[in-house]
Amino acid sequence: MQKLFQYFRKFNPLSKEAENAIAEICSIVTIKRNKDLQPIGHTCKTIYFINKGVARIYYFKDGIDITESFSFENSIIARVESLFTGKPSRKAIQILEDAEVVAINANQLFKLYDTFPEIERLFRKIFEVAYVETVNRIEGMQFHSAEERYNALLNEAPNVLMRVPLKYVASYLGITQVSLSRIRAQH
Amino acid sequence: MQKLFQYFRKFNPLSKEAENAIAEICSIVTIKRNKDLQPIGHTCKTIYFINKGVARIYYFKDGIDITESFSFENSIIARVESLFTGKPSRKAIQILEDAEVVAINANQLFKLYDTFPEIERLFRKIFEVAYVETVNRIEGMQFHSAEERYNALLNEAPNVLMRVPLKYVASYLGITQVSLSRIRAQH
DNA sequence: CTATTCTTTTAACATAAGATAAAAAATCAG
DNA sequence: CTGATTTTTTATCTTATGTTAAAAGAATAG
Repeated sequence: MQKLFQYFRKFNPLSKEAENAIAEICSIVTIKRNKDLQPIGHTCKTIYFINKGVARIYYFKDGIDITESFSFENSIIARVESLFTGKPSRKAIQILEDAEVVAINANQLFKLYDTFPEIERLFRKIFEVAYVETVNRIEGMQFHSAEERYNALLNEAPNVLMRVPLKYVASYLGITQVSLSRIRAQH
Repeated sequence: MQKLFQYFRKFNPLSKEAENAIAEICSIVTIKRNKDLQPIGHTCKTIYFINKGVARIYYFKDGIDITESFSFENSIIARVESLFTGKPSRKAIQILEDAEVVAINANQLFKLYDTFPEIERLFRKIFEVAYVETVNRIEGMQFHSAEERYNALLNEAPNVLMRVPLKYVASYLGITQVSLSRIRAQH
């Protein structure tokens, strides 16, 4: 839990009471590689913080496995298109390296917003930053060749290429695995 | 201003005091077609609500004009990657049809968050929905051909194709204008 | 350690989309 | 209304990426 509160502090420092209230609605989950933390079709009611390990959000399009995003230690992961709409998600969260995560009960968290405006503010800021990252990612996808997107990933998030199977990276970049391999071959 | 408050009500109904406080920090701006509402390089300190007209966010990549998004009546437009980070934006907001917009002073708005948690909640919800739309757009770009993306736009937002020059639509879809024209030719 | 399975690379061919140029059509200013 | 400008389409050629298949390499379970 300490890592989580440190992470929170970067966005909006909380009072002890608020921290305790959050601690009440959290649980620690350990989960093995290749397991789904949340399955496809389930409505997202949990926000996760990764203490240790790697995870990805993925879905199937025409039977093909597509990675939407990766998450590493000290970051939040949630299927927001379900969390914020209350609808079931067509996406799943899968663990790529044995993980320990903090599971935050979202419904109880949203109730805390009423008593602790500072908690609402904290999560507002967390998701504002995530929103900005997503907007920037659209820019990266709009007019870059596959090779440029690969090089950008190599520069901005080399940990992805070091810790994640390339077959998952390919769909994340919006290309086939064969294309990715070809790009890597020509340095 | 009435349209704005109606729009707000869909997200989070406000008290009369909160509405009045927001009205205080708003101004009405009318602006002509082809004008920039906000130029490139300026830090975003205003959130706009469109009463009438059409606008787009655009930027230049390697000298080429690229449209990030379109906005129509009864919606919010802001360059969030600047608004939420305080950094200058490499993007501009351009008016595509003579417009009337409500300009909300963002710094004053953020101050209102301290006295009116209901206002903070309102904008939290507004941007959560915008965040979800952006996540869904990534999905649309990840593994669809140009033709599929065109057809999706035709179904989901035909007003874009009806009211916006095609040269702007092409870059929005992540393709060249020539490609877009070719796709349209084959029905 | 070995066999099996999973992952990555390589090869050959097909195709969608880019680049450039020019024609046609539409829009706009005077 | 007319000429000038902007936007859209069409044509030709090139190239990047997809598709399929198979080989090579790495990881894993027993």
